[in-house]
Amino acid sequence: MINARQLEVLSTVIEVGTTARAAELLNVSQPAISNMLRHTESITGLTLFKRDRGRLIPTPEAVHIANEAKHLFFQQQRIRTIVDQLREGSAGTLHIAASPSLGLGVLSKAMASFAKHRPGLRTSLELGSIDEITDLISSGRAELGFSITTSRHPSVSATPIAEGRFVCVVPLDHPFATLSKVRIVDLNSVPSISYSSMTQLGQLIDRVFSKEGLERRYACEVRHTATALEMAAGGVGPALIDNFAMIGRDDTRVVVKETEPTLPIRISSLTPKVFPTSQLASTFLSFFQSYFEESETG
Amino acid sequence: MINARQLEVLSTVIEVGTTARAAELLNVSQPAISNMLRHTESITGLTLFKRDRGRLIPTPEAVHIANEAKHLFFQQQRIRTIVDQLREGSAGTLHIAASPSLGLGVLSKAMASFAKHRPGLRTSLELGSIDEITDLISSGRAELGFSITTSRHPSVSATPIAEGRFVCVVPLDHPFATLSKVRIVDLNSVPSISYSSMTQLGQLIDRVFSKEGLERRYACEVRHTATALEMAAGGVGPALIDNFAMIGRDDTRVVVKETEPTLPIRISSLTPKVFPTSQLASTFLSFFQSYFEESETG
DNA sequence: GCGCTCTATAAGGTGAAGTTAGAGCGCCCC
DNA sequence: GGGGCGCTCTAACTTCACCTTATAGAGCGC
Repeated sequence: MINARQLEVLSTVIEVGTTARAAELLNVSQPAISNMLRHTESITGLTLFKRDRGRLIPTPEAVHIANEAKHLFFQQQRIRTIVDQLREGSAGTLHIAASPSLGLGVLSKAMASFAKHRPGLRTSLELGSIDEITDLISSGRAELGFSITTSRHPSVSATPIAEGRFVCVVPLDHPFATLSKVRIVDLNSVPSISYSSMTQLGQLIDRVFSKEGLERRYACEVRHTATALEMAAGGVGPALIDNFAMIGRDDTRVVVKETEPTLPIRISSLTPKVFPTSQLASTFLSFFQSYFEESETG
Repeated sequence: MINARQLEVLSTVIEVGTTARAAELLNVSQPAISNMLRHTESITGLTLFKRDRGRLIPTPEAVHIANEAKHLFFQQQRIRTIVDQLREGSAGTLHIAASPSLGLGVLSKAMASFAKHRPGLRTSLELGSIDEITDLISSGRAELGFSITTSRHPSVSATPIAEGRFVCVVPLDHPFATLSKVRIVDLNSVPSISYSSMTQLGQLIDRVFSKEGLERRYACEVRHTATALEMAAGGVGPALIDNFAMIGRDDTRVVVKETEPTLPIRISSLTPKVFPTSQLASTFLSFFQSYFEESETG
């Protein structure tokens, strides 16, 4: 069973012609080369060199083997560069799942920026509801998730990475467009866009209304804040969306208003409990956090 | 610098799930696997496994590396089969040069028979004059030559491998066809096919004539005995050719007569002095010799 | 709590691969 | 023809990657 080192020595000797020069190239002593060649001949059962007046002349067999060995060396080199790239995060595939409001805005920008300095890195971004995200992560199809709502799935762990708040987006020609702040309960007085009380976002807003003894009303029900933004931009009416949805997008079709009261929301990262997270994912997570902070302040 | 053994252990553990089963498969002890994994992690600088409640769960990086390693294993296996094939002569390329009389008959048959049991073996047969054969061998383009004349080139060594003789081939309707033997000097009395006095064959025949004080005459001059046979078969006249040219061919267009006197010729193998001959060539050489003997007797 | 399965650690053995030192051979050149 | 040069080979010793056995300890099912 010939091994890689033996092939390396064999090829080098054939290439440079003498054991002495091969030894120099491989940074070992000349006898090391000489012994290795003899040993290789004995285990392969082949005559690899003809000893002619103190010189080594490779046989056709040796040349043939050395030629074939090139493919092996290529694969060896390939593995090494892959290991190096994996260490510095410029190889591998980063599977991320996120809610549309993040994925369409700041997250996709962050991913693009992250990938820019990492040639060879493959990324995948799947958008979906919190249930879909949870499913992707718990099954191992995504290794990192981001959402403004959290999951209670036993094999997914969620950790808050940033604080945000609801903002109200208002079509340009809407009466609310001149207000400095929008009172949340006032949304009942105009046709607005909102979320089902079955969703976490809906429940969050519900609480403001119920505190005032009111019941929330809305003209248009959507599932994601990203959709809400689109509807608002289309002129349907005002909508409450997470401020993350606006980061990295300068949407001139709507005006953004702070709300009264302020409704804080949390962006969480989601990771699988059973599957280990890759170095790459961990690196991206911290990259995203600082990217996020910069985006907010800037 | 990760090595092949480390990749083998890594891949096996990922494949079978536990160090214990991997150890069993690789025929080593369990701690050997455990230590190897740790060592691999330390030299690559990557976390390859998540230790979770006493179990090992591979990270995406580890899986990625293991996948890439498959290509390396494939090349490794390839080299090993090539070495095995080279040892038993069923790989490599056998470059042979020969004179046409041998190459068109017994040699090509021998080569076919030799290659039959050696899948993967490539052969090449170049026909030419002794000068062309010599050139091919001394330059390394052929590693084995066969000829009925010998070369004096300093970097080509010739060793006789078989004895033969001239025979006279006669067209079926020729007057000589009824003789039991053909006297060589009688060839002067009919239009015959022969070789230039510049060639070794021509000089060999010349000697018979000059011993009788005669000068050889012929109607048709050819270079190779194979050509002479074709001309004779075409009805031009009788020709002296080496008996090797007839081995393995049952030519019904001519009759073969022994000559008076008998003119022995030698078939020699030619090998390069500077380039080593491959095991393959040596194997073929002895194969050819026994094949040859069998052909002669049979 | 017991037995089973798994991983990790400790301490020691072995052989492949490397070292230095030196001999021997062929070639070239004065 | 003798000395320098470049090459290969042998011998004896060192080193370390990889292996061993023995053992500990954690998690899990009954």
